[in-house]
Amino acid sequence: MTRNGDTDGTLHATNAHLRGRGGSAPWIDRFAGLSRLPDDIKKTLTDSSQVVSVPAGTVVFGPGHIPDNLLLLLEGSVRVSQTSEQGREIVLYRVEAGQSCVLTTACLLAHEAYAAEGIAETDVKAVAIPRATFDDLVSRAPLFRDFVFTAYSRRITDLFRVVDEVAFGRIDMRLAERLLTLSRDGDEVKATHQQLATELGTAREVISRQLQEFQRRGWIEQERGRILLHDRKHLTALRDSL
Amino acid sequence: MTRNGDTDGTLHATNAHLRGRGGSAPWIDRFAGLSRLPDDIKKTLTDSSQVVSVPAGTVVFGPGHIPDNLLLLLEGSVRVSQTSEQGREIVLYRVEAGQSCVLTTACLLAHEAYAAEGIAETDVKAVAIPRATFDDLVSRAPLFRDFVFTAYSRRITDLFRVVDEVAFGRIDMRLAERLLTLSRDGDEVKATHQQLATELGTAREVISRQLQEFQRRGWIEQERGRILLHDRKHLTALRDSL
DNA sequence: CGCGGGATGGTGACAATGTCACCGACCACG
DNA sequence: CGTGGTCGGTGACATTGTCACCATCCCGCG
Repeated sequence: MTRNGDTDGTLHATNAHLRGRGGSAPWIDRFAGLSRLPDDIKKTLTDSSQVVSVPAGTVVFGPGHIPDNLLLLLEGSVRVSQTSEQGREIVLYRVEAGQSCVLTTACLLAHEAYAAEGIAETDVKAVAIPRATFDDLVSRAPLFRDFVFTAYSRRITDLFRVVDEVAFGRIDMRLAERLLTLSRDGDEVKATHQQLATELGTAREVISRQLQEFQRRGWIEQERGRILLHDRKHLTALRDSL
Repeated sequence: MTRNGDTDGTLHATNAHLRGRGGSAPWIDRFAGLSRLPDDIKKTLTDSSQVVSVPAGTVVFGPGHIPDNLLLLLEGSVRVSQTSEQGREIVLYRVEAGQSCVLTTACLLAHEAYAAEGIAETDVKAVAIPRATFDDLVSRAPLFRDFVFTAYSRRITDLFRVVDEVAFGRIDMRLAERLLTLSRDGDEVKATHQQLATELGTAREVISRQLQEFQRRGWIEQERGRILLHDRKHLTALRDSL
């Protein structure tokens, strides 16, 4: 189940170089919903939050690991996935730079055990807002409130999409979609068949067969732990086919 | 796709008999998270909300039908489901009496088109809180805020469960579970095979075969549009089997 | 260097579920 | 009574998931 070498999950505070550079913190402007906050709110936000660095592989939140901060991602991405009782896993969504990890909030506020866990996929730099500050800001700043609710809304929309795809989607279309998404940079996807299976909540064998079919058609080329996309056009067409 | 006779979805205000009965409205105490609100907050809540009645079949929210109230259900239930592009449908969860329909809030605040829609399954009586009041209360009352976030959290948990079941669950276990849930009162489930298929996001034929198997084992008895549970013990055992 | 041992991927047989086409029984309504 | 629409049953087939097993590759270690 490819659980890569976890650190202990501790957040390392490295706020020194990004805080108190005169005026409001520069990171605020990286969040669309926050840049128009009134200055005093920005100050509260800046003063009582910390910029933290999290190494790749860290469990940001999960069963038995309840965080006490709201995280706003500055760099990197957090993969949120769920593991069934039988040990099978599916990726629900990713939190990217510029987004907030509101599920930690829900976790926080609901005192409920979530089945989902969030893992830093890359080294992550994020702003950590303590619960008290979060509460204060939600109360005082309507714009901050909007920011939070919008973030929630986005996640719920994501979950709707996942339900729809898992319940009604065809595996070849879903795989094509995921390959295209994961190869954002070049035409390369660095992932094992097992990892792709986890992305889609299916079995490795299914992925292997689909990839072979794609290769047979000349759309991709496979290496160990690596896939090269040779024909994004056809993959895109498949993804978008009814 | 069994869309039963919709009214036009208008909310009929029938607040007269449940409002202003001296002191705070009696309905507040039906909501665990609200009963301990300070009196002035309760007053705001009571004064600026309406008790509405919604006939069964009404589309409470959905694509192209964005509500401007947060609904707190007093009686009845709202079924929230999603329809795929190809017209297949799956039930995501239900909002029951004593719960709030927070998705309308997300809808409200996110200005985003949700794929999901909520339909009154029975005649529904609910408290409608206008957006402005909602905003005001979230800002002023920490307990109200908790109430809202807890409600969100519950829905997200529900969605996690749905994803898990759809992705990894076996259809016979899911069907047994649903039959037991839907027969809360007696040992009867009033539903067609098609409706049960929609509950689980699968095809009617699959349900028909499973029900036949259940019947063959003597666990249930079938009539047109109606299923009698004769052996809850075995159904429960199946539901809970690994 | 050679030798495990784990990770990765390939394969065939089979099971479970979904899709399609079609049919007959039932029911509401004129 | 008809008759049209809903409901449920059925067989053939496609897709996806499960299981068992194997070959190859990679990497660390004696």
